[in-house]
Amino acid sequence: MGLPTALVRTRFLVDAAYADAVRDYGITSQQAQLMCLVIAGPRGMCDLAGVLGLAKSSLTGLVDRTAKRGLVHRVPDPSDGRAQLVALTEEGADVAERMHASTVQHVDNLAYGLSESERELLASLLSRVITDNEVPKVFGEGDRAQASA
Amino acid sequence: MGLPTALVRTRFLVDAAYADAVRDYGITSQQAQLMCLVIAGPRGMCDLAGVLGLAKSSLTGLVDRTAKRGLVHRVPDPSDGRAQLVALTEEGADVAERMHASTVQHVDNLAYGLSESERELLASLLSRVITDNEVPKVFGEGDRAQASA
DNA sequence: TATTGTTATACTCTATAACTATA
DNA sequence: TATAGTTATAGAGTATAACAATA
Repeated sequence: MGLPTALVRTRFLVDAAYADAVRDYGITSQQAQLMCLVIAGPRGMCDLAGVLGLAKSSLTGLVDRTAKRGLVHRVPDPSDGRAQLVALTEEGADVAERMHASTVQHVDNLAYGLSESERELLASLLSRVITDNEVPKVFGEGDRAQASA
Repeated sequence: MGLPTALVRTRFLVDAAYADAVRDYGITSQQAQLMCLVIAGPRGMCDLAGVLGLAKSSLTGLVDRTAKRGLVHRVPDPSDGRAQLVALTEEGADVAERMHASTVQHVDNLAYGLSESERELLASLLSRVITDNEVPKVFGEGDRAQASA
């Protein structure tokens, strides 16, 4: 199987595992992705729209729906009167933590057939591709921040 | 970077490249995926819904919209009076062919930083994961069929 | 009775255009 | 004037429930 085919099928596989993992928490993939982006701290709407590749108004709606579930909220940006920052609520921080761990578990299981050294090799090759393409930290490690609820 | 994080970020990267590639043809990722699944020949609605992990009615809508664009059409299943098969139209087969090639190109470019042997290694490791998890052929190589238009 | 598919309805996701408010 | 964000509107994607037709 060629590399492009392998990458596209991997996308399909990981996508399903991701959606499965977060569905247990009653949220959609998009809402989960939004939450992952603000785990490390509040971020502005424009910033988030840029990272997610969404129109501003699309993000407004996504934040609205996620806020309605009590997982995020808007806080005014002290350095810019026009801007709003999106932050996790206390409940959101808790859900994000558990959802992240569950997703790691689900996705990790996909590689059950690989040996430890093969997993490391795969991770390092993918890391190269990710770094080369400057993929934003849409799913991260460490860097939790306090909820500003 | 751990393997789960690398896989989730890869999903994000490939997803964007895939959407980019097919947008040039005026279709959505979902419609492109549907078309890829019937490149090798007509398939039934239930079959497709199962592979895509969609509710039956969701697929009805997806097929409706793709058919409205003239890319697929329904043909009765000769072996089951209840069933409909989804097939590419002539235009759909043409679009699918070009869109597939373009997607391969886009996705292949993501690995520009890897040497030829690294690409082969990455492809083989991902192939193992794909095979282990019995990922359906949502994006394939070879196996073109004639359009039944 | 079970299966295939559609329809009705509702919600989520997304984009474009027009708008408000602040820089 | 440019930027941050929202609102209005429309279309695409998805699910559940009820239904029709065939197996």
